[in-house]
Amino acid sequence: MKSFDEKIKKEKENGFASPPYMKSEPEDDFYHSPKHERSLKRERDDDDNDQLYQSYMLISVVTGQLDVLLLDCIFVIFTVIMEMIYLLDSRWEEERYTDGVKWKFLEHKGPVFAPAYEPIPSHVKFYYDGKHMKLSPEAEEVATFFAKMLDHEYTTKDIFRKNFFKDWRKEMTSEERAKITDLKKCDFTEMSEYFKAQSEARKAMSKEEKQKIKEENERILQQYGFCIMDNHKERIANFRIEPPGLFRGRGDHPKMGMLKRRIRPQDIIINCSKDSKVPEPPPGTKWKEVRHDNKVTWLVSWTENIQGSIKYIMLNPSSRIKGEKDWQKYETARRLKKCVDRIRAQYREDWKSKEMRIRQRAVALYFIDKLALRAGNEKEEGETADTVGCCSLRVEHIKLYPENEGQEYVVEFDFLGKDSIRYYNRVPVEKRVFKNLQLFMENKEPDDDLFDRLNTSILNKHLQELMDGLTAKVFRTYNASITLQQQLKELTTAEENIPAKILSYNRANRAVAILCNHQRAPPKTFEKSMQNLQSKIDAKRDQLADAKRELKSAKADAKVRKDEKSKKAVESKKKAVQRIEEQLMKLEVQATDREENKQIALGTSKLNYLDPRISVAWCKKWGIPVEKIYNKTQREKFAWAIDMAEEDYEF
DNA sequence: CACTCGACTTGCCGTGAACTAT
DNA sequence: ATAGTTCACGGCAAGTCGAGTG
Repeated sequence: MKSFDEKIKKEKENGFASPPYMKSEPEDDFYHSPKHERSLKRERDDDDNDQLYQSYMLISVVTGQLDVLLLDCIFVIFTVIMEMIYLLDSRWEEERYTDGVKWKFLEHKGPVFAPAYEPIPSHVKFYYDGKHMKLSPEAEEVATFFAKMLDHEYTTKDIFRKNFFKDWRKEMTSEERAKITDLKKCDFTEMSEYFKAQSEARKAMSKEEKQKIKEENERILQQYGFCIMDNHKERIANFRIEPPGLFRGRGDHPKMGMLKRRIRPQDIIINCSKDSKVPEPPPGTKWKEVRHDNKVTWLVSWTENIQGSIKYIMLNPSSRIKGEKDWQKYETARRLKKCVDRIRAQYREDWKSKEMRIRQRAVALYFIDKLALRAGNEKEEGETADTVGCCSLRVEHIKLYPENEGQEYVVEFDFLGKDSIRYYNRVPVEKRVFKNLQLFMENKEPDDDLFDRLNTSILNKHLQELMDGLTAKVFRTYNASITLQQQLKELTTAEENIPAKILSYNRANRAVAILCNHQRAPPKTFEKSMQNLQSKIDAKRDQLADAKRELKSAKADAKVRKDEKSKKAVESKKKAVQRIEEQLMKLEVQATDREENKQIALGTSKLNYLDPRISVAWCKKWGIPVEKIYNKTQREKFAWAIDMAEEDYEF
């Protein structure tokens, strides 16, 4: 008899047992469409069957010697009973999709903890003020965190050093604390060298050793990397607890260098269902708490000590629960598409309002819509880097030019956004917007809020009234997806070959990334790899010239000789030229693509903003294999879309 | 309302595995 | 087979947004 695990494995191979989001047709409201009801019913049946299957297995264990025919009879009777129970239990579906219930059954093995600290060998010494000093294990561990970062520029920054030293001293014994009073007198170089040597050694490991580590990782993955949620075996995203270390934050972070504490079992909250096998804490330890909250999706949580925020272990994007949410996000954006004209007309009207708060709201919304700015929640000063979004823009972040380079009413934006990425843009705006901005800035200091009568909560409440489920970030999703669709339409030409079409796709993707300001640091090896590519192109050009010469002489030869053999030679030379031309074009396309991509990150928009059905439909329409657009993980994440979208899908 | 907290999405980057050229 | 290069993947910080509280 098949085990439950085997059944799950098979199910994974065959894809999901018809989750509700599979196989849609473009209906306005798929959630409540008859088709959806049908697929829900289908899934319900599958679930019930799974439950039946487990009961069936149980019985078969108890009555192992009974013959199969009898068991089949029991199975049939069970099916009938379950069907009746299902008919009576009309709340089943409601509970799953409303009231915030996220699952009915959840079982997992808990987190994998960071490996314990391994003291460094005694010959690796730490010096204070030139003298060797043996540190206590606690102080030593924190010292190694610093030693490992010695090559980074930020260990020279005052804030980093100050924060680190303060937290380090907390870990010291009182004797150490009395002695070590100045970070400048600390010499970590031997430690640093030791870790460099260690990482070299790791690289130089033999194949067998590497293989062994790989197998061990795979074993841990198999044991801890999956959970069972409502009869589906699902991949967990981050089942490993973050190891201790020094916090580095992004940009100019006031907390950089602080010690990120080691997480212990007594810090961990486990979430699972009551009827599941509760994960065991490591021997001799206890969990902080075990709870059974099916209104949330996380399996494990703990409080992190830098910001005091909660961290979670959740499921992989390929899971039902994430996929469904993702799909829902794009459906909301599609609903916005239907009423965006009305909303735009509305905010343009609101620019004229006599109420300041309404005009501010309308101008902010215009920026969010036109420039794809983020909402911009207020942040606690001194707790994080100073970054802003739309609602938290300050006067110092924009400049107004009544005229600039031949354009009227130009606004210049210059601020640090999420992750301290700079947003710089000059845009001409409507005269009314411009006049309003002038008013908003009147009698204000540079560090005053531009929209002093507005915050994200007010804005989102307003948006909620305009459309159910509408928030500021829906505009980003909507504008990103609609831009991709429109760009794909514009850039793709039927005659092009596949590499050229993919270049078009990347260009459309790039337009979105630029809109959303998704930047990246140019890769460290960019210049070199560009040169390499260029020399390949040059070599290919030479090769082409040679091939053409050969073709020419072959033709001349054929003219003189007029025999079969020389004709054939001409043909084969022609083919060679063609092949080389194609290769050359492919390389050139690659070079263009890479150059244009130097400072732009495509990944974020692809993963978070572009309705995958647009891409899938485009692939189907032009006969491009989806693998050219989405890699394996991406295909897993977007399984729902790949299954759903036909070539005529419209966002 | 303002403020905080909790849950969840979004975002950039470094590492190491996989691939390619030599 | 090895070295160099590319790319996928995971890590984890930093956002968004809604709910609860006083």
